[in-house]
Amino acid sequence: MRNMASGGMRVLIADDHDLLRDTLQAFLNAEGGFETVTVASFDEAVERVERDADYDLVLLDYSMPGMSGIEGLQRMMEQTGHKRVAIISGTASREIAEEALALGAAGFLPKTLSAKSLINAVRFMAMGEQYAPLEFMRAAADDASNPLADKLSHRELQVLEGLTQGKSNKEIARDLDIREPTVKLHVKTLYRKINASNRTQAAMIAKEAGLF
Amino acid sequence: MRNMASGGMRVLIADDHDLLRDTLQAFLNAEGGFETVTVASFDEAVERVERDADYDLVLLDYSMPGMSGIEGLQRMMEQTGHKRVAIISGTASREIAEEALALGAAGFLPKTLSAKSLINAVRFMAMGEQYAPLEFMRAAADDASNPLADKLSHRELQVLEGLTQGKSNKEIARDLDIREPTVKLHVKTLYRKINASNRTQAAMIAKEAGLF
DNA sequence: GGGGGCACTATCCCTTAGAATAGACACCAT
DNA sequence: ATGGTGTCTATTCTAAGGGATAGTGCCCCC
Repeated sequence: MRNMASGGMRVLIADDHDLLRDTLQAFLNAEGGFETVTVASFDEAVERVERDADYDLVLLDYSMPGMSGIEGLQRMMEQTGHKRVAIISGTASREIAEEALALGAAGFLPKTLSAKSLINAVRFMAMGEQYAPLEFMRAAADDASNPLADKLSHRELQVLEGLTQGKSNKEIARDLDIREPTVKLHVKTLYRKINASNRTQAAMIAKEAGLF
Repeated sequence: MRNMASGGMRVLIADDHDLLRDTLQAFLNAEGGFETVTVASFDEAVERVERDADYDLVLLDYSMPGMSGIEGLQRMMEQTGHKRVAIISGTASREIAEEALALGAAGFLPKTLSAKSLINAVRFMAMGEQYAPLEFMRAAADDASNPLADKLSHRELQVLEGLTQGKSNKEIARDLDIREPTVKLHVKTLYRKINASNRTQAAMIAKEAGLF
């Protein structure tokens, strides 16, 4: 069990962004004591893994030549026989991260991570653990500032909340102490704003956006 | 930055379960190269932290004498001035874990973790990262086997899926190539089974159950 | 200081949803 | 073979949803 430090840990970095690839390599070599190999495309990564198979960790950029998202991750994981494969991305969403992790990826690294955290994460993953930045995973989960919420007025949000609870316009009107026709109007304008065509769709959209 | 290995990392373990506390200490000392101090209650933990303040990590059992759940976590975090505090628990739910992490806990360690993962996690947290076992966090999240789906017939499930998409009975009828009154019947019986009183509620219930 | 936008109220009119009920057919198991 | 279940069809009736349109008061910004 070679885990006391990172000596001898071999990491393959596959990213088409030269600057990021080089700085990442430099950091991992200097600060983390890793042996690193870098390539700039998915196909090169596959080649490298086929040639010398003893990598402790493979970092794949989510959007790079030859890498078709989650599918690329799966191909690499199959090709390397359950070797530790992690996704690194500057743009991918929380959903993609969760999908990757559910498929058994070693981890998900947003490019917003600090160098220090990144090294810690890489070492953590190289030791066989699964990593994801919790703030990132939580971020889109609760998501206080929904793009949706901004588009709606206070009243419309209240009405929308009623919709998500399966209430009738009459009930909503009673709860908010306004008349039912007013609720109807809010409902209608709210449909337009969030692009729904009936209350169920509106409720589902609100739900998907993580509202309420 | 003393992070190459775990040498000198000081960990305070607070758990009233003797066996677990001792084995944990032994593991962390032997395998992880940590200096550990152990106590058996929350109050003792507070005392220790006040006396010698230079712990890299404090592990608090979620249910131990003097520790009142999340509140205990908060008190310890205040008392130690943003020192790294993690929760360790054999029983706590995912919700509790999420709450602790949202409050800025260093991590959440279920007692089902392997010794190896536990050491990795402790080292990871001692370096300032936030840890939680992703499988554990996901476990209660998706909830693959829905009790809901079993209660409904195939047709009713198809109709329910239509509801979640905000479709009208007429649209659902067209999609399934049956008459609208039939759809209405399925809708109604489905309401009874899942305890909904209108289509929006039914859609929300299906959504919450993770269906579709 | 006068638009312009927003929240609210309102009415008309049509469509859709939902409850109640009832009958027919197929399948499976006791 | 009989009864239960699931599926489909159907009719009638009431309640609710949703579109269109119109008017009032408020506040903010130019």
